[in-house]
Amino acid sequence: MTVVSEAEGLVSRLRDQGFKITSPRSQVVERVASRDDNFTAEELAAELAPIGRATVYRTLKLLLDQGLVCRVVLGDGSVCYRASHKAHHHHLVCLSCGATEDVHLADVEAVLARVREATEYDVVDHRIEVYGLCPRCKRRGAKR
Amino acid sequence: MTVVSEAEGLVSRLRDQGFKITSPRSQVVERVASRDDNFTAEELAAELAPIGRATVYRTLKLLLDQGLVCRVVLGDGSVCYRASHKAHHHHLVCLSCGATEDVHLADVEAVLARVREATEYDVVDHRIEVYGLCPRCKRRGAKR
DNA sequence: GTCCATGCAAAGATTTTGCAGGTCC
DNA sequence: GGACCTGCAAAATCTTTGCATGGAC
Repeated sequence: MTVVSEAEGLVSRLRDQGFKITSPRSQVVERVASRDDNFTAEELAAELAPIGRATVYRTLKLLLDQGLVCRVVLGDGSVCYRASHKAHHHHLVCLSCGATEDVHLADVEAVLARVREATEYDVVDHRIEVYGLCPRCKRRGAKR
Repeated sequence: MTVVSEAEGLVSRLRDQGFKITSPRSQVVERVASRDDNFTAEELAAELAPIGRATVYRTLKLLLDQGLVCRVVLGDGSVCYRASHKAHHHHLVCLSCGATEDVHLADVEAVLARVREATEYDVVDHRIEVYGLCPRCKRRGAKR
């Protein structure tokens, strides 16, 4: 089994799409891939300080369009980003510390099938965020 | 059967919570209740023009905290608001025109039960947005 | 060499905050 | 009358854009 770093894979996909691989771009990808938690555009820009804010925002949008990162809606309704490891997945979000993790949900198709039956909509996609307390916060006795 | 306007109901609930009912506040509530589509804070502020922006934002946040309005995440990830007609519900969002409607989803509990089984999280809430084309856009042959 | 990407700084968009004055109860 | 609310304007965020320069291919 060949082990390819997450970042390398993302870079290849960008190259395949005809995007140029510049140093700032690689650094953004590297950083995004190395974080397995969620982050805001501003945080990312701060961490990659020498790189211009605009470049970070532009690259983030590029990755989003390519489906290489996804947005997460936190419990308070604010939005942040996260590397997208799978084609389609959902998020489990901790209401206390804001940690997120990907989760696979079984039986979602059954729910969507009901929507198709009950409405006139042509259903093509969906987003599900499940909120709760992560094991650590639960143990700490955190509330919300 | 007594018919009580939507707005009256919301105002009562605010009063019951000990909030003062001022003229600007009623106007915001009135406006929110009268729209059955989604809107942004900025749109609302513009429509209620003589009322200060800050007041609109503050009132909106108040209504959100009280669960009288809810946030909707559109297909492009942007967030807007909508009167919350039911205690708990989900949204059906049109990818083409951005219209939204409330939808009841059956069997969601089964999906959540699986999450509880499969993770260590203490699951307490969830958000589901279903994306598609509304009947009108579908008929128009709109794509996305 | 060509075209795309970058960086900067400025503009734009959105939301929050301090404070003086006004209003509800 | 007291506490809360409002409006204004300024500030704080967050994000996008124009343009000249630089780098990938």
